[in-house]
Amino acid sequence: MPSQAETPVRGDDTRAQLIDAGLRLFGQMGYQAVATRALAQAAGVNLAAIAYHFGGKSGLYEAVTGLVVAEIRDEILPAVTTLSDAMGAAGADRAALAGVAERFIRTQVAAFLGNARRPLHVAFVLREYTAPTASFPVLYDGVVEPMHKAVSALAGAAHGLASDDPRSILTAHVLIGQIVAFAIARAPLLRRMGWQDYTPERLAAIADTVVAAALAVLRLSPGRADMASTGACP
Amino acid sequence: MPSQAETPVRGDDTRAQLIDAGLRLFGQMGYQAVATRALAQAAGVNLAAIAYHFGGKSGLYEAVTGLVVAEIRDEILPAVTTLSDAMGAAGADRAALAGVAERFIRTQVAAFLGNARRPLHVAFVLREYTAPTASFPVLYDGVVEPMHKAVSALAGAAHGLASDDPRSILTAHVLIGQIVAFAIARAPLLRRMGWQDYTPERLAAIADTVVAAALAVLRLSPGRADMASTGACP
DNA sequence: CTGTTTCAATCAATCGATTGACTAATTCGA
DNA sequence: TCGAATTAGTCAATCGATTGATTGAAACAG
Repeated sequence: MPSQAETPVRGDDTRAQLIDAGLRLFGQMGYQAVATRALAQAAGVNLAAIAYHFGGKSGLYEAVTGLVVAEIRDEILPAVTTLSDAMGAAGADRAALAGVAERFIRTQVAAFLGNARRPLHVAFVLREYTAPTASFPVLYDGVVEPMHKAVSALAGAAHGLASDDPRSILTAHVLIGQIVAFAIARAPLLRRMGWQDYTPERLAAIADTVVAAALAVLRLSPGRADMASTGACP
Repeated sequence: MPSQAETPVRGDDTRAQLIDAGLRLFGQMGYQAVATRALAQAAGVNLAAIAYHFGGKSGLYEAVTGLVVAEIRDEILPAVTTLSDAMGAAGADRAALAGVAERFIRTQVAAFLGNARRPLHVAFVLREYTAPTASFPVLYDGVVEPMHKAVSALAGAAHGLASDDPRSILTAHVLIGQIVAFAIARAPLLRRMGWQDYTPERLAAIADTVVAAALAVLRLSPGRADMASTGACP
């Protein structure tokens, strides 16, 4: 049982249930395709609770946006801070930088694919990419840009460029895309591999592949040889 | 004016207008969020034409799926066939393979980002990834798997693995993700770069970045040194 | 004439939002 | 301490508007 400052206000559970249902339904179906009745039923609350707690459907959507930003901030961005610190400590030591990069990539792969809740976040953010709403700036400023800037700094350090060099930013986009591809294109990959679901072993294989690819893009040598590379490096 | 085999059957224009409107609206809003009245208005045709030509909203959606498959088959898969042929010609020559890979990646980047119509296809397919419908197998069998298998063969050849080796498939997923990331995460990248839109110069910069990244992942040396790499390759 | 298209109208179903009644917890003055 | 008043929250019911679908008559073109 939680010990600190627990004030179970009565409506909090209803709010949380609605926001969670909103994350699932909005992310999968899109804003307009989700009926308020479906939200209420999925949350196990009464229809009127939406208007009461959030002022309406759009207010609930904004609340879901806030949850996505908060959860990603708590579970993704700490690793980003760690990356910045570790990069400073590594300095010009490329072997150390390789270790820093590998740990970061592996952490991010685990965070993006190992957490059962992350696909919901990814789907929600993806909707805002293809059909931006008023929530897009909130998501971008809250989570996308901090992440992107940190990876840009990594790419810049590895390639000997400034972190705001356009080439660093584009390389960061490539690196992030490599990871997110496994969260976005999950359905076709499962079919392609003949898998039913991601398992720890399969996630480890994905992580190995992504780490090897990221280090290659960054032109950093892996610490231990766990890649299946037979390609020559002249 | 087109010259060849033009048989402007009367209903064809209405059908085409509806399918095109469906591609735009379904891709941006999702199936359930699009009203038949919105489809008819966007297509500039009467509401009753949907039932007349497609039997209903779902029939129109299937027709849109067919259009997506057909257009991608015509504009993306030819390069896939070319890749297979060129790989056979390159054989074990890694320098030749590098040239083949670079040409393929550059072609795909141009095809995915240089065509104004492609974002519509990407958005539509993306919807089927996160919320699959009966159209998902059509898209997967028609365009996703052929593309994926070709890139898997490329990854396998570069890494000395079988094309159906899980590591080849996962690496192919990484390579495709590198390209598609610029089509999917277009909005945040534009904001990150301070761009308003993709221009030919910017697309060239993206292509250079993706080609460099892909060749690095494949452990192939670029034919000419146009990369910004300062990283050592021991 | 035949196939295509528009148009207005209508159907049952569902949409988001609102209402007033009801319950339960909290607050307050004496 | 007690009981009334207040507040927060939930509930079923209902509102007007819109949904996808369908119809039949009229207009259109080949």
